[in-house]
Amino acid sequence: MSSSRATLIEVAKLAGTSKTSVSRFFGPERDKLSSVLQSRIEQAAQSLGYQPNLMARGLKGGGSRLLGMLVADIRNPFSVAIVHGVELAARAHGYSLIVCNTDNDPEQEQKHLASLAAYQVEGLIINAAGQPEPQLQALMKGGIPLALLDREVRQLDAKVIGLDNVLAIDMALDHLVQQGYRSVLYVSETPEHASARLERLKRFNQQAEALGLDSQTLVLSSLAEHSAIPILKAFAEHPTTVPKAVLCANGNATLAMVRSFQHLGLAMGPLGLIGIDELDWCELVLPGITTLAQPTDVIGHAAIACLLNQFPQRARELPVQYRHPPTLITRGSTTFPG
Amino acid sequence: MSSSRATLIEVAKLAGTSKTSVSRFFGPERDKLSSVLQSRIEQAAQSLGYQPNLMARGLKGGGSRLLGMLVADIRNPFSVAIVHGVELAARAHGYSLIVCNTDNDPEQEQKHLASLAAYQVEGLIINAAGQPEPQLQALMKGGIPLALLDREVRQLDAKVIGLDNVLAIDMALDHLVQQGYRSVLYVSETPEHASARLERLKRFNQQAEALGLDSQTLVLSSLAEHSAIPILKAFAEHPTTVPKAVLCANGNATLAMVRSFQHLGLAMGPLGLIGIDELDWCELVLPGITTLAQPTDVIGHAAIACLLNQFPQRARELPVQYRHPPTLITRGSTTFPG
DNA sequence: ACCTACCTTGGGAACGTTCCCATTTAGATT
DNA sequence: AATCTAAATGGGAACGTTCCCAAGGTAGGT
Repeated sequence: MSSSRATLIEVAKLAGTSKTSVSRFFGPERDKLSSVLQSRIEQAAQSLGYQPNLMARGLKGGGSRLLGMLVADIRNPFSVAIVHGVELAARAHGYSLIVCNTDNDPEQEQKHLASLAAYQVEGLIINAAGQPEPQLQALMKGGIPLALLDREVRQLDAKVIGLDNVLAIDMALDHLVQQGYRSVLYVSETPEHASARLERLKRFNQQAEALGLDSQTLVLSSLAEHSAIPILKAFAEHPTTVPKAVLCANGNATLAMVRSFQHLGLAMGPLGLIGIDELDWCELVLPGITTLAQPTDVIGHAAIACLLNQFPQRARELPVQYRHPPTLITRGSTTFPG
Repeated sequence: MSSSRATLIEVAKLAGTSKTSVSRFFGPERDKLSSVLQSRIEQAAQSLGYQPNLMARGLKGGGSRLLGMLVADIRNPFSVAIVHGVELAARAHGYSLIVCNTDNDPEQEQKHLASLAAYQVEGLIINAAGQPEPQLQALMKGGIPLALLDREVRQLDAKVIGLDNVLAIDMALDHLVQQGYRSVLYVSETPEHASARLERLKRFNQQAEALGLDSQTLVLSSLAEHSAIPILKAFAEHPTTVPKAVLCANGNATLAMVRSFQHLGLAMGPLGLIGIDELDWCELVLPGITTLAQPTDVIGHAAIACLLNQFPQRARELPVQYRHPPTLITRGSTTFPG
């Protein structure tokens, strides 16, 4: 017995059959074998502790059973939740996932894309950091299914899966209006490289006007984190008779705003606060932060389904929903006193 | 020009040389080639957009350049921070990382381990959920380097990398004592399957006694989340003259305790609170939660170094530190008024 | 009894790479 | 000038699998 892993041929020899039959046993053609042979192979494989070598399988057109995923920021809890959903779904369909984190760096993104291609992934789920259109175009031409997560890539004909941004903004504004707020400050990270941010911002401007709200926007720059504080201060102190609220476009914006609220000693509620993305701590920061939670598992599942539908051999289409509705979680931060 | 990916042979043909030379160009023997040939190959590869097929390479003993990582709970922000650190280090050494999440389920763990083996990973970083000793034993015998993260596996002769648990508990208790607290409730998730939890608990009992503290422990069960509340209540209301504090063994325990504090209307500070693991929101929950931050990037780096040192061909040893000291971040939750 | 058809099984090539070894060429030493 | 050594290059086998096609066997229909 060698210390190294057993191969197909060794199993075949032990079972007194050919490598082809053993190969069939581990593939989708198992039932073409007689039950006698099946059990002989099963026993031999068991006793050798045989495990198919997926590298070899990947080489000879059998498919690598690998999916690649590119995440812009793995330290964002929301991204992690999505990764978790995608992994669950991938596993359920017999695929493994290579997760690569780009830290929002287009250069890293290029490198990761190259190495994922080198691993012959059968599909790619991409939460783009930059606009890697040329590489993705090439991969698509090579027949690799793609699904974009949350952010579209210009000029690229691939589906985008994510939150229903229009609905999310509408729900947030409806809730604020219903709670009595009439003036809203919209806070977002820089929208340039993320289409979801752009969609939300655009809809905010549009809908705030339609509802006749007093509106203002604040774009956070990661470079000058503290530049947000004077703007929030000005917004909070601006003399007006109507109740005011802050709407945060994602979890990071919410985090930055809560820090700013505390820095300025502002109370949540009197000055409203609502954020897209539900995070662990939103219920802990008193009086609790109202959020719109994204259905992360569902989104992950949809991304995999979208990929699977693009496989040529697949017979029936799995249903895929591209835009997903959030869930409103109401807490104290959007209760105007009195 | 085919739509499929270019191969070594096509590059060789275009460059007017042999596949061996092209192979050398992309391997570690590049400088054995004359500079003329090198530039010819470089140009040919460029123009065909050639990318080595890592599956084929992995097959013929060239190494898959893949590392596998098993994470017990990917939704724990601390785990993610470690993954991030490991990924950074892996990438820096030219390896890619397959991250598998076991959701603390030993059965999932077995499956993932099998599939990582099938992908011919060259090394494994394992944050164990159960005690997968037999499989790991087999992998080690097969020559696959292992590094354990945070949790040891019984009977397995592999290095464990993680926090210096003894030091962490000592630092926490020293800080509490220094702040005037004399009675401590230690809160941990169930320590059965995680050696780090066990080490911390053991050291707590030992050191609390050495320091002459009034001590008590509370083991959280994920099944009965609310069972913690009456115990905390009893601890808080127990009549005594000395200041009391709660020490949380990890981020999850801290989260549960903060929820319980709020549920019971307890103020942090008068009843002290300190936790191991630094999280985004610890500064946001007023008056701020004192924590011991783990050096996650450093730990990730150490894990990779540990792996690399086990590769047979490697000449010099990289220095590896197995136990890492935390950093104390002092906030209001451990300030006793007056 | 024979042909046809199907079901089961096995042999061989191919996938794209790396590695071993053989060959060529050039430079150095006697 | 002849030989030796080292460097540069190429040819072929091997890695473990899947897929194509062929071969043998068993039935069913004529």
